[in-house]
Amino acid sequence: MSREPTSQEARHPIRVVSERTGLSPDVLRAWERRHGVVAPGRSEGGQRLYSDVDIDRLALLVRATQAGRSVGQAAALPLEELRQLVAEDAERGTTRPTPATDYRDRAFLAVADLAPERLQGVLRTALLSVGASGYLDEVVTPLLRSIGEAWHAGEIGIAHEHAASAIIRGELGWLVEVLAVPEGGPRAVVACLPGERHELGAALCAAAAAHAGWRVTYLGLDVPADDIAAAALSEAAVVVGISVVLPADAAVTGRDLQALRERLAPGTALLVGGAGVASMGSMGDGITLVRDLAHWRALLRSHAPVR
Amino acid sequence: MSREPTSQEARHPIRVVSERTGLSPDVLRAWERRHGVVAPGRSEGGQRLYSDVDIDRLALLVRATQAGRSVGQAAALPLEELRQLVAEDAERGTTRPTPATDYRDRAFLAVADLAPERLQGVLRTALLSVGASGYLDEVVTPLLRSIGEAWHAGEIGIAHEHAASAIIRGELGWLVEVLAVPEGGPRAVVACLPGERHELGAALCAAAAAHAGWRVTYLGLDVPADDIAAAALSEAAVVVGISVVLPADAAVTGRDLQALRERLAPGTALLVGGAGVASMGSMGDGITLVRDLAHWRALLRSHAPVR
DNA sequence: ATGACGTTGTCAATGTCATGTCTAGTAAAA
DNA sequence: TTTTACTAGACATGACATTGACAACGTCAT
Repeated sequence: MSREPTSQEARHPIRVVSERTGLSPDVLRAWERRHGVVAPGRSEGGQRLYSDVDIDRLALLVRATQAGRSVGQAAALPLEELRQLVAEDAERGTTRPTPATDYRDRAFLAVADLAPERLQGVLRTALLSVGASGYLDEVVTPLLRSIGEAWHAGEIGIAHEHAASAIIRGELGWLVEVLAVPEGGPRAVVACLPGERHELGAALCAAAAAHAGWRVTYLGLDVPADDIAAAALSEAAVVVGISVVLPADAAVTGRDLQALRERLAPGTALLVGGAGVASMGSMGDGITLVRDLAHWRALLRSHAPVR
Repeated sequence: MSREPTSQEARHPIRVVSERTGLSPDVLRAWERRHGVVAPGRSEGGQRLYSDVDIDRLALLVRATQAGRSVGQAAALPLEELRQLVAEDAERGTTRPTPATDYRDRAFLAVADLAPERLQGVLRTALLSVGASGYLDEVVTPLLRSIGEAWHAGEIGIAHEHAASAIIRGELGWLVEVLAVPEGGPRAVVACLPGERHELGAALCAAAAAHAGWRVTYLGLDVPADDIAAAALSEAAVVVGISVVLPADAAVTGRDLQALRERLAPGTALLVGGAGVASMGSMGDGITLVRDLAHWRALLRSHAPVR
């Protein structure tokens, strides 16, 4: 029995307890009133004074509620049983994988908040949690759609859209780079023609191809047909992918595609996809239309040389 | 007949059961309604309260359905027959080739062929295909075990083992780095004490912690207790993880652990794991033994500060 | 092959209960 | 005086229970 303040002694005001447990003072009082969770002492003026044991118990209750239990149920337990219950929940609780929709929502919030580094963190965690295919199909693709819709609806500004695009383009490029292993694999060239103002579709396709085991040369925006053809030739590409989403002039892009087709080797497949192709009517011979990402993957599979 | 909470006692709300079994609350209620799968008690308010036995039974039913059985068929069985049925199915179910096992086999072949760059490629593709948790649990961990066994059996030489270790260590370190997002998160320090000859367990833990959202300071092999304590202090670490697999001298390592415990702040948890801890007998106070990677994750979760 | 049928997971509508938050008025502390 | 904390109550929200329905799927007899 020393004069040291022991853990049983009541001396913390409600403000401190609130900060230490993360519970608002209102909740602390409500829990006490409704379930008698703790019985803090009182000062002469009638203010609550919590002991360390009280705080310990409250922290355990917070964990119990986070594990899915109701306060009312957990509050009835004595301290030791509560401690055991929380330990059990922590250990036996199935760490269910976070669904891709969660990441998509969090990523969109980061875009809306104009928080690029948070967006990057969310995207990277998403990639490493759900894997590349889920990442591309269920996170990045719907995120791009959401951003587009929110911009049209005026919910986010052009600055948000540009900042997000920069991050997403960087992440997709990084993914292509990371997947670039020295092992052999069929080669693909992915690019956009001059006049195109939307790069992310192409970056998405490049990433999908890289994940499918292709060695991808990603050229990005604004590449003249001649240069694409030259790259395809020097890389001995099996497939050339072109993304047409927002062409400045559909007719010009159409002629560019024809020119590209003529300059490519006959054995090289020319795949064209994106929202912009619908408005361009039918393509010429030797040009395959890509409907969506799944179609792109299927076409890649069918063009890959048998191993 | 103690007052201990027995496994028969009904005390788990539906939310917890859902977390543990992976079944949605809807399915839990539907199974109960249609087949009387379990008969949970009720709280005063009428909410379901499941016992541990109930959860056991539900978990078995999940496995039975995953093995192709229908719920209705399996639900009619008493607990013991059900357990036997699941065991038989698990026995006969010839390890379906999941993608993870495929990557593990290819990675092991790369090790046996002494092809480090191929190993790196396989590991990286595996990571991006199955996600970080599957990668750590179902690719890297069994791969390490296979390498150890093959080396003991003389199937591969020490050169193979060293080359593989270098690559794997690099990949795990890279994973920690990639997951290091600027967002706030609890901090952990992971290291090995002097005399330790096996680094990969620690690297694995570091990667798992990073994936769980921790900011990890990975110190690697051969760090004196003083320096670990200093790092923990300067980083304000909540958790310090030490891996003991192949200590040169178990007694020395034991003393180092005691010294480390004394130098750490009281609020900092010291978690020690690895194959080598079993040979060291019981630890002192304030040192928690980690059984395996799942346990490590559970302990991290329970030490994370409340949000 | 094809349609009827049972099974199964999911969802919607509705009511009840548990819980977090807010308001008002008062008292104590800074 | 200004801020913080207290009590008592109202309110909104979310989780859970119940009932009923629907679509997808496999099975089985025609």
